[in-house]
Amino acid sequence: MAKPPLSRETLLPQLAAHVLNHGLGGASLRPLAKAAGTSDRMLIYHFGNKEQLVADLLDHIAGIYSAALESAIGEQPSATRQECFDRILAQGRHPMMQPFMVLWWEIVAGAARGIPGYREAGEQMMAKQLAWLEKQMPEGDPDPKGGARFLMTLLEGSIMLDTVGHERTAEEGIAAGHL
Amino acid sequence: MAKPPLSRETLLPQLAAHVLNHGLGGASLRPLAKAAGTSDRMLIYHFGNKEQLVADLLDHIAGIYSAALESAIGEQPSATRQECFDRILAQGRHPMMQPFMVLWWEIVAGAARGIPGYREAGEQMMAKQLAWLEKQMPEGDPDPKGGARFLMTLLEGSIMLDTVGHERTAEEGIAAGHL
DNA sequence: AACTGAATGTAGCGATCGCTACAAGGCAAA
DNA sequence: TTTGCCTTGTAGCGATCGCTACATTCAGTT
Repeated sequence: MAKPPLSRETLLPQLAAHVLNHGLGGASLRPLAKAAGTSDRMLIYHFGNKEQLVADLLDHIAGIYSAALESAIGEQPSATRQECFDRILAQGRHPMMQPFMVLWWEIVAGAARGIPGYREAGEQMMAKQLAWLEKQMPEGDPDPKGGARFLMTLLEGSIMLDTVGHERTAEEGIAAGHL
Repeated sequence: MAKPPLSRETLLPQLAAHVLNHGLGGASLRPLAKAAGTSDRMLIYHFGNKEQLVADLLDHIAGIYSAALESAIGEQPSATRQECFDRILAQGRHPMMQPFMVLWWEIVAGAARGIPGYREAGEQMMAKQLAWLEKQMPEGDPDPKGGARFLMTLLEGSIMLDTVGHERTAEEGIAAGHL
């Protein structure tokens, strides 16, 4: 077993995997290093300090997210906005997505508190999601660009309400608001 | 200057004030104690452990939030859903509200990660906000109950998008989605 | 072979974390 | 006065935090 080279690039995927499973805020150097098969000493060596490591990591995760969206494109198109909304919300609620969601709210919370790198990562991920959503809009939609933004706002609100136990609230709101 | 008695009840307001200004996740016992004019030793004595302290604190903050909403009721009513939405969003965007927002996203993130007490506090605060929003709905609204849930979903989505730098996205979405 | 600089291991720094052991003070009941 | 409980101060525990000093190994150049 040849020892693989260690660098930012080889480290980041393993660090990202650990963060997706164990959270971002509570991640400290030693567990991160262990997950990546190295030492805290080397993480600092390669990234300079923890703040830079987190910033690079968030950027990398945003890239992963983009790639995941790219590969998830081209399903059968939705016929209506309602159907489009329902499908994407169901996908977001899937247990498989939970690690992403946990991380996502950490990013939002970090952005709100002004932690360096968080807002940029969140902005980037939302921009990517928005672009993806535009392509998912129904074929003959009269205003795909505005509609995508409208659906996105509703989707994110719904997911947040889910997170604090208000699934019903969002559902009843959508039912009442003729999409 | 008589020394005020120390108990959960007298401590909680001061702890809440500190948390609103310095965040919840990063709050450790010693700074909290200092802000409340006591010692970490006494915080543990009164609350048992930190987890219980945070749970009690979140409950208390939810109460503060409820009271703030109660007292903010009875402004001039909105004529349309759009006006209602605009007014509340503008209020949420006010710099004065930022400490609440920072804390709010911490609560959501904590709820997503399953930290004890976070989800309950978030649920309670959202329930209160929803009840408040129902009373803020326009006078002759055909479906105030469903409409409030719909507006709330949009509002929360908008505020989240704001937080990661997508103010325009939410605004354009609302403009496109004839309320 | 000698030199050089990047990569890595070992060990530990000072700070902070949540929490506890222990003793002393305050006060009301006996 | 004595007893006993509630409250509080002092001190410190073991663990973990981000980070660094120092020495060593290793690859490539000359």
